[in-house]
Amino acid sequence: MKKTSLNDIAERLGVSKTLVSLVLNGRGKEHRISEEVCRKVIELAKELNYQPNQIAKGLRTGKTNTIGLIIADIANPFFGKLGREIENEASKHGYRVMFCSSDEKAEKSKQQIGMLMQGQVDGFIISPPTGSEAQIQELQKRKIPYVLVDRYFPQIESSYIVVDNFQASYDATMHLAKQGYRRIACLSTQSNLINMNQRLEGYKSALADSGLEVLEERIKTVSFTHEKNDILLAIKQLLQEEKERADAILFTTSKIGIMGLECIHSLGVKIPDDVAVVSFDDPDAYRISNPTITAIAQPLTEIGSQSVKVLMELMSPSKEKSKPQKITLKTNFIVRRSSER
Amino acid sequence: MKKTSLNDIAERLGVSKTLVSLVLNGRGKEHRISEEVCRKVIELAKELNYQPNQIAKGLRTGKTNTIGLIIADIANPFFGKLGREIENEASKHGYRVMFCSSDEKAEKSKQQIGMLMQGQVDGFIISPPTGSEAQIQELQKRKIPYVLVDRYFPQIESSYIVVDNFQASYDATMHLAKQGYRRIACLSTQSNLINMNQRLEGYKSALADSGLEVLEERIKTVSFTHEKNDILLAIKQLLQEEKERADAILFTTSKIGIMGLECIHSLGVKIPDDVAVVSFDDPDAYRISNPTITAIAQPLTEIGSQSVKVLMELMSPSKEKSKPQKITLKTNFIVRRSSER
DNA sequence: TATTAGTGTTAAATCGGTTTAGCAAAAGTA
DNA sequence: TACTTTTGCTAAACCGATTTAACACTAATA
Repeated sequence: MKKTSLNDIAERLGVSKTLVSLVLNGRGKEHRISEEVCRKVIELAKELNYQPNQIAKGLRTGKTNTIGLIIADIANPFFGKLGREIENEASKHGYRVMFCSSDEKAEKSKQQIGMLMQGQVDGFIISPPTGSEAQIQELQKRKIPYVLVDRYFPQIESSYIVVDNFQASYDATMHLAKQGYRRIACLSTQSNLINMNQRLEGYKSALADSGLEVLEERIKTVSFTHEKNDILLAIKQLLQEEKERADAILFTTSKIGIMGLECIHSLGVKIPDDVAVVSFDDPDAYRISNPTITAIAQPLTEIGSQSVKVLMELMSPSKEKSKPQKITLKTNFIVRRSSER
Repeated sequence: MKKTSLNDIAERLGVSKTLVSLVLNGRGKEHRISEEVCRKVIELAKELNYQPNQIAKGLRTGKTNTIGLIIADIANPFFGKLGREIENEASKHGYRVMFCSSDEKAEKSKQQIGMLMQGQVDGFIISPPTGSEAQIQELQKRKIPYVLVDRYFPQIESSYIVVDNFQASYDATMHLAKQGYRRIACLSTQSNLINMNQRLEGYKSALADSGLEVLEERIKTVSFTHEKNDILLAIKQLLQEEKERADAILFTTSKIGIMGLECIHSLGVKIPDDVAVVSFDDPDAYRISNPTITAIAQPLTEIGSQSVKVLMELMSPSKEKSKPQKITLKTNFIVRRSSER
């Protein structure tokens, strides 16, 4: 039992496939196809359960109704939730989503973008890893629609949807300072991505504005692979130096935060008595942790829906020349027990 | 700057596109194309950065090198991690993954499968929701390759990869009984899916084998939408009846578990002193929870890789008649603090 | 010398749609 | 009656690859 094609319907009715195509695309009236023929075509199509072959359609029209999503890791709840929001919004526009996890590796994302560029997607939503500038510029050059999320490259004119990382980090650090913490540390990733830099800057700025010293030894970074040992080492260094012990830690991602919390627990250090904790992102884990963890929640629904909307505009043939849309959203600071004095 | 096509290369070299196609597919030797011409073609292809249009290729060959993944929710870490493993394994075979979140709704998965069946994917990996039997049978009838994961329908002959839910649940309940818990409750989903049924059966069986009574009022179910209020209510009922208070709870999914733990905390009930907890699945949250949560971890890497491997076999034209592969994997029981007396 | 075998290459069909350009018949107009 | 317009429909090109069938030409064999 083969799939029915346009031709099958055309032959069965003794009409041309042009006619069938027009009718089924609702362009029957416009092309003055008689009511009766229209009816017959539609009936038979329904009867044979005709489903147009999207590949054939795509080849002719150059549209696939698919968007490519390049993120660090779909298994990371932050990206998982973002992916879900993107899927939802895309679906509203009749689009499907193909996802690729780049593991923050530029070579991987390059290969993935290259693969999907071979006529498989109409546009991209990308969370670009360090060192992927050239790939983004290539998309730009080839006029392939794309939107960046979570981070962007200031030197490349792109549409992007991000959050105000500086402000979020500043506010979180200020919160800690106001709670009376004086030796506030920051645990972040070794990365020159703008979002991470801004988080670090916000932290430093808040310390300065609170009259607290910015000490390099209180700023630890771990690689993007997040080796647990690195994190354990960093936390030990922060917490076990007798006199200058950190009394609060700001984690700049939930992945670091979760591993960091594990380490803190394993060292037998008490939160918030021995050390307060605040973290970017708000995974489920932070709500069932004991104590609950103060979090900087990102508006994932809005990031997702906005990124799809902006991409849809870029892909619509009408406004080709519209300027890149640069959208910065606010985060939601949720105070919980981990930062209470 | 348009993309270069086979024809461009052919014209530039004054040869036929047949030749170019053969050479670039490595079938030059086989077709006795001269060394020199081969070299030229390959060189020019590289120079022009030729990337074959996968849509055109797909139309002709009927292969898309894409698999469709239908799961409940990519934002749920269980499915997120599974999705990631599937992506990894698929990539090894040169396949891409399109994902759809069905929210456990049969209509949604039907629409999604229908959509992807229109020539967009070569096969499916599906975690079928309640009531989706007809869709699966339709795939069967149309001879579209598919593999089920996490659950299956006993009455439909399919390949599937699942875990031994009965045993896992039995062992977990036995563990609680051996720790001395006597009033072990179970919080599950309202669902007739086989995996959930088996989890319930394992629980009951272990109670019986431990000489404990199976009380219907100790088995609570909540809808798949996981209304927080439902869970709170169920937990209250389990924990607040004075004399017959449950002293342990088995959660049958991590989603219920996480929400359940939130409720338990909010009620001020202490784990494991007031109530012990064991849960299916092992999200990050369980490791940073305080106390850490005893978990039934599923072998996601293996489920993912196996499902792709089985699907690859089904899609390979060679062995058409091979029997459905029914694979049941073992879970990994991880004892943590939440079930320690 | 005629036939066969081997070599290197290509024209054309094909996949299943969409789109362009246009045709024949009927109806309307001068 | 002759010309134009409208109506209703279709042939063929096209998208960009793969694949089939075959065509020249040379070399080898009978």
